[in-house]
Amino acid sequence: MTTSESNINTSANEYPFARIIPADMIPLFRSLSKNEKATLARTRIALEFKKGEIIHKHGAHAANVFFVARGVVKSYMEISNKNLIIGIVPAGNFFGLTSLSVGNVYHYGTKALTDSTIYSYDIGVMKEMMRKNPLLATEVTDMLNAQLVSLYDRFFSLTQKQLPGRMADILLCLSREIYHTHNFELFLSRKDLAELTGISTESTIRILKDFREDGIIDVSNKHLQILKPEKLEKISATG
Amino acid sequence: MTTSESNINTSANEYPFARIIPADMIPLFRSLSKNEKATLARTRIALEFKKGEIIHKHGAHAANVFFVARGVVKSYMEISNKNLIIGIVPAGNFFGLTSLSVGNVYHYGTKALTDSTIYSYDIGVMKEMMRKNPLLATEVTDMLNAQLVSLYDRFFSLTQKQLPGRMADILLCLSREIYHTHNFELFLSRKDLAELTGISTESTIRILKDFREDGIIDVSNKHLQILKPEKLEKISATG
DNA sequence: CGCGAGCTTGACGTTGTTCAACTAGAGTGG
DNA sequence: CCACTCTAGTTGAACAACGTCAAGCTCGCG
Repeated sequence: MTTSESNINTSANEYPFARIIPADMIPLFRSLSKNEKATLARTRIALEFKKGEIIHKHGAHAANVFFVARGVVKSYMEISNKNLIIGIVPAGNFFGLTSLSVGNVYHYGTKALTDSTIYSYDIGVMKEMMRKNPLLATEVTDMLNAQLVSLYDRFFSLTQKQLPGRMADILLCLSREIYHTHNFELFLSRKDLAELTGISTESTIRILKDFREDGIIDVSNKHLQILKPEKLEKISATG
Repeated sequence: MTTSESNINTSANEYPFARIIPADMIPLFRSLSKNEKATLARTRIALEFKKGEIIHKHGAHAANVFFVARGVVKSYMEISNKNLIIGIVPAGNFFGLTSLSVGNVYHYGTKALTDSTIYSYDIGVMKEMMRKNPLLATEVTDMLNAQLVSLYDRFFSLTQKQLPGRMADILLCLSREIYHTHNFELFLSRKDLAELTGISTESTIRILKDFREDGIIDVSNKHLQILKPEKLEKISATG
């Protein structure tokens, strides 16, 4: 049943993010005591989501912090027909951390991009542990800072660059930070790509077409291969 | 020597953010022990900046966290002639916190918008204190989260709304979060406003003119008064 | 075999930037 | 005290970049 191409990757994880990360293997929690880990395990809930299902809504009461154990998830804002994807969260990362502080409401919605397994943690338990365990608090700080910094860069990209530059940025980002290869199956629709880059769906398609015609990428349906990363870099730089 | 107008505000603080906040009055540090406070005081440096002076450069080695004790400051990114103001930091707030985590380089530059007094703290000392004092770490988390959330909103505004909507957003934000009044003296040039909203300077001027002609605001030079906040709200909502 | 969602294309209109010119006010040096 | 310059602000006209609309296409799926 395997195609000739799949022979290159013979192992089981043909599809990335498909393996479930065990709850006791999450780096953030390694500094916890046995007792704390037990508390965490008791209050943890594992949830299954199908592709396209909503995990939590924008504006809903925020009672949990989430960890993506399997699959990929998107955070997004949807206001009067305008959609913006705030972030792509692949397996191995937390989301919903902002609800640890500001108000008691989620500031964005989250939806599964692929079938996913999500661990849900009680916000009170997390807060309490942060209060007792400075290492945990520091690591949460680090995660938030990483989010802030990458948001700054995207902020600049989306507000200061023209469409090709933005598209180049997002393709490079997907390749580098999410897939770790130049050759991958997109879990994003054209509309998702549009909402990530702040471009209309039609323009998104046109730019991908331009890139293809210039031999920079190879796209067909959901398959995407970056042929000339250095050209994308240049397009990203010139805006 | 006082003009008739200045009689309205007879007290010393005609100009907001002009009073220096004492170093031992910073809320973030109230949970520290006497010893810790002494260490902090020993390693703290107070710096004076004139309007327009650079406090730290984008990409510079990050060795400090800063607190605005007096004045107002802007964080900005400047890449190949494209400028974007990331945030306005009025007296009473920290900046440079991202350098507590990600790499050892500032991810943006900072410049004084008015004459300012800045306290500079050693990053190593801060990190060490966070490691020992969970309450401090938690409060830093809260500050970062607040930044993230407000950045999400600006992100949406700048990428999804048309120019009038963006301008309305920034005027409302300045009025509500910075000046706490509808009637104020701008410390921002038209160019600054442009770089805050991601609009060209010329368009910025034209939109302000439109708002004035519609009786929504009153602007002359640096003075700005919001006459019809409800109209700005509506413009903000319709995009 | 037909249906529908996602995708694609072209034509058109709008929005917003760019360019160039002009003005006003704030120093600065003679 | 006055010309001189320099910067910030302002205006108009031309142009480019994108979004919108409307139509057709394709592929997976029942």
